[in-house]
Amino acid sequence: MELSKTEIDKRMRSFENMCRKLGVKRTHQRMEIFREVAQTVEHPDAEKVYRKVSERIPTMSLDTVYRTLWLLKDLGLVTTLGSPRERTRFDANLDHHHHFVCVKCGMTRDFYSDDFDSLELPDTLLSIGEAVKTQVEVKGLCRKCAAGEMPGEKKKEATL
Amino acid sequence: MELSKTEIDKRMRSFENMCRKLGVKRTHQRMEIFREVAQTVEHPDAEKVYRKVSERIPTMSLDTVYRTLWLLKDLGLVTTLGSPRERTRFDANLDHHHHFVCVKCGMTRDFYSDDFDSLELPDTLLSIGEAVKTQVEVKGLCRKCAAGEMPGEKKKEATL
DNA sequence: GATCATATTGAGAATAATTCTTATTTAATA
DNA sequence: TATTAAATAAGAATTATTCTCAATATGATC
Repeated sequence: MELSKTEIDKRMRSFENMCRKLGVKRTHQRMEIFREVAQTVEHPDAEKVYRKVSERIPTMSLDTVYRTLWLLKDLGLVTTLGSPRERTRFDANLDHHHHFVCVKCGMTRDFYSDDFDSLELPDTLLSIGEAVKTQVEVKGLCRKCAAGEMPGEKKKEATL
Repeated sequence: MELSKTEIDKRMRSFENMCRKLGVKRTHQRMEIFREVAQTVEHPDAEKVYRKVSERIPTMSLDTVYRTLWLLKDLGLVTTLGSPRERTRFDANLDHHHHFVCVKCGMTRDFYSDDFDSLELPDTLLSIGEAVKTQVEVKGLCRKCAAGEMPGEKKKEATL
């Protein structure tokens, strides 16, 4: 949404290179599905990607969207997020970041924090396991919901 | 699992008080379902709670487990966690804490960190929304998985 | 302690997200 | 351009969770 063309292009090239390197076919469907995730900051779910891409490729099937998105995840080009009972959401931002999630409408946005990134993990974790990735999730109310408006999608119950 | 009897008792009393206060019936089923979640650090899912409680109450239905767990959540006595495509997991630890999740077997444990708790949120968040709760999720490998053993449950694909 | 009104339960059917199956099509390569 | 393995579309299948409704149990009252 507020992504620069250069960033989107960079992501598209990264995808094409990865396909060539691994012998994965660059089909029309895959390109458009990846583009859809790569060009937004909204962390869309498969259904949403399907609706958008269907406008351009009317024969698109939802299953292909799912298979492609999981493929992209295997390739390391997207990550997944979301809670149980929700649709899986996809994120093409590969920089280390954190998430803000609105407990009312589900809006999710990335944010960055050097402070969070540089924190040491507590020693108690050593007895539990080896950390690989640390991510902060901030739950709260997005500006629209806080202002009392009722944005498009809503959730059955807030997951705080 | 490594929970003190006093802590478990405290949780049970908290549950009973909440029921009285809100006019919620304290049925045999509810008591045992809550006890099951309250006495473990494992964050079980509904299915697991169902299996354990069924040993004591063989006529228990899975639906009652679900309904009770969501009720407990409404009462503020448990929180939920987990990822999409997974069963919802339940947590009776009401102290502010963070989670370690094993990406291989799904093992989840609470941990505490004053450092994390005292961190300021970045200003960029102000334009996104109002924070209510901040929780850190550390993904990695639990000791067993890191050691190459293959614990009971495993996941289809690691969610990093 | 018995009675009553209502909340709760159990069983099985219903939903929703996601995945599988299979016949058909297509990208990459010879 | 022909070949072939990989990818797609469509619809059936799966899995976690929820709904429906008749039967039962709780808590309040007598």
